[in-house]
Parts: sequence; C-alpha cells; structure tokens
Amino acid sequence: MNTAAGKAVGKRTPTISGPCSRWPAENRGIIRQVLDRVGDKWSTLVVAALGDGPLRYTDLKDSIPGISQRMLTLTLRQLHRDGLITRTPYAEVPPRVEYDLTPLGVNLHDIVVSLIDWAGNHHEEIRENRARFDARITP
Amino acid sequence: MNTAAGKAVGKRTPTISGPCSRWPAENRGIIRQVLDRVGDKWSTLVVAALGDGPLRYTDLKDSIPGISQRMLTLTLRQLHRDGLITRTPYAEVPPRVEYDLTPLGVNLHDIVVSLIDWAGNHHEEIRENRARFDARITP
DNA sequence: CCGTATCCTGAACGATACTG
DNA sequence: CAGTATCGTTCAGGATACGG
Repeated sequence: MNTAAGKAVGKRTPTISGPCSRWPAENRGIIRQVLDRVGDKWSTLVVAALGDGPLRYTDLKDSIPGISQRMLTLTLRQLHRDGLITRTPYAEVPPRVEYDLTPLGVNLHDIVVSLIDWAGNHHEEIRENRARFDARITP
Repeated sequence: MNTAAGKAVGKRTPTISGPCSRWPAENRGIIRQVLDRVGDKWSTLVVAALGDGPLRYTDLKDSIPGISQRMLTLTLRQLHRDGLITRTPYAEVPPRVEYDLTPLGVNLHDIVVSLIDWAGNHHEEIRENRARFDARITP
C-alpha cells in the first residue's frame, strides 16, 4: 500500500472520530489510564469471561487458564473500583461471591469481544506475517 | 521460568490457553499473543496516531507524548512484524522513513478508535467510580 | 533524521503459605 | 470457598550515549 507519494492510501475512517486529537489535552492523562486498564491483559480476559453472565471467584479462575489467584483478585478489585463489575457476596457457608458486568462493563465487553474476534479472525494472517518477517531477518 | 521453547521476541507466553469459549483451544495461545500486542499501551497509541495517514518517525514520536525512542522503535518493529504497518525508507538526505497502516492495520485501527472513544466517553464516570470506591475503603 | 546499544531500576507477576 | 500477606524474581521500559 501507499504507492509512491502516498496518494493511493486506502480509505481511512472518514467517520466521525479522529484519533487522539479528538480529546482535549487535559483529558489525555486519564484517558490513558483508562486505556491502560482496558488494555490490560487480565482485565480483558476477565471482562470477556463475564460476557456470558455472572461468575463466582473460582469459576472465573477456572475459565481463565494461567491466571494466578493474586492477579485475579487484583484485577477484580480494579474492575470493581472502576465500576465495570459488581461484587456480591452471599452470606452462606461455604462462602459465595459473584461477579458480574455493570452496564458500563457490558459496554466495554462489546469492544473487547470485537477485539477478540479480530484476533481470532486474523491470528493466522499475523502468524504468517511474523514468519515471513523473521525469515527475512534471519535467513 | 526457564526458556522452555521458542525465542520469544516480545513478551513471554503466559501459560497456556486463552479467553472466550468461542475459539478452539488450540488457537487460544496465539490469540492471547495477538491480544497482548493489540492491548499493548504503546501499540494502541501508535495505531491510533497513524489513523490520519502516514507519519515519519519523528512526527510519530511527537504525536505520542511520553513515548521513549526505545519504545517507539520497538513498538514499530513489532507492528511491522505483525504486518499491521508498513515501513518505507526514502533514500534522501536527511533520511526519511514513513510508517503507515496496512489494510490489516486499518482494520485494527477501527477497533482501537472505538476503544479510545469509549475511554473518552466514560473516563469521567470512571473517575467518579474510583473516587466513590476509595471513599468507602478509606473513610 | 533515524535509529541502535547499554545500563539500570521499580514494579508487575508468580509461588507459596496462611485466614475468616 | 474466597480471599490476604509476603517474598523473590524477572523484565518492561526510561535514560543516556553513540552511529549511519
């Protein structure tokens, strides 16, 4: 793409929104913080896992292979703090705590899903690209 | 963790498996890798910055406040490797190198934009949630 | 102008052990 | 079951200096 003088560039979101320039400078700090949280690996996976409905701690842990107790707890607390998930403990024995997406969290979930779908749809292509790139670098 | 397999160019592979149930287990590993790249803070910002058209190294650096030369270079190489951006050097003096989104990158850009818009639209709400949460914890 | 090559630090993360 | 507390390690990433 981008032949010669950069004239024939493909269509580029003629839609409403440009990138960063769309938000005033004073907001960029917090927007970055939000992006950091959102872009966080475990947060993404937790939000994705909660897409099908509420889950309790252990189920969450099981449905996200590789996550440590520590990181799950931490991630859940952050998401809770940001108001993206709810945490409802039941006074039973044995204890039960359920986590669920808030409306705000559902909002984010949609985007996360599109991200995951994108990754799923293109991982093969990306894998090939990487292989090709590495082949050129290390022949 | 010992270097079990592969030569890990970027982040190390967490453990096994991955996110949602909608993709077969064997793909989850690479999907996580893709998500890691995509969810990466700097990658996001670079992709966002390239939304308006091709940019050269320095312009890129200027339009992403806070990024170090090192991270910009690294991020650009990863994105290039994944086939999300092109890198075209011009044999001039002084040197000029332009980076641009590939069609695949444009694809991702749309999602990134929705993420940024989401962050922009909800950062105020999130800020309030955080304040409320912290107030309850530390009264 | 466009990077690469080193060095160094903090904090992110996993592992482990312990409670209500 | 659903966490908390602590410790040790790794490594992402900034700072700096140099090279084509």
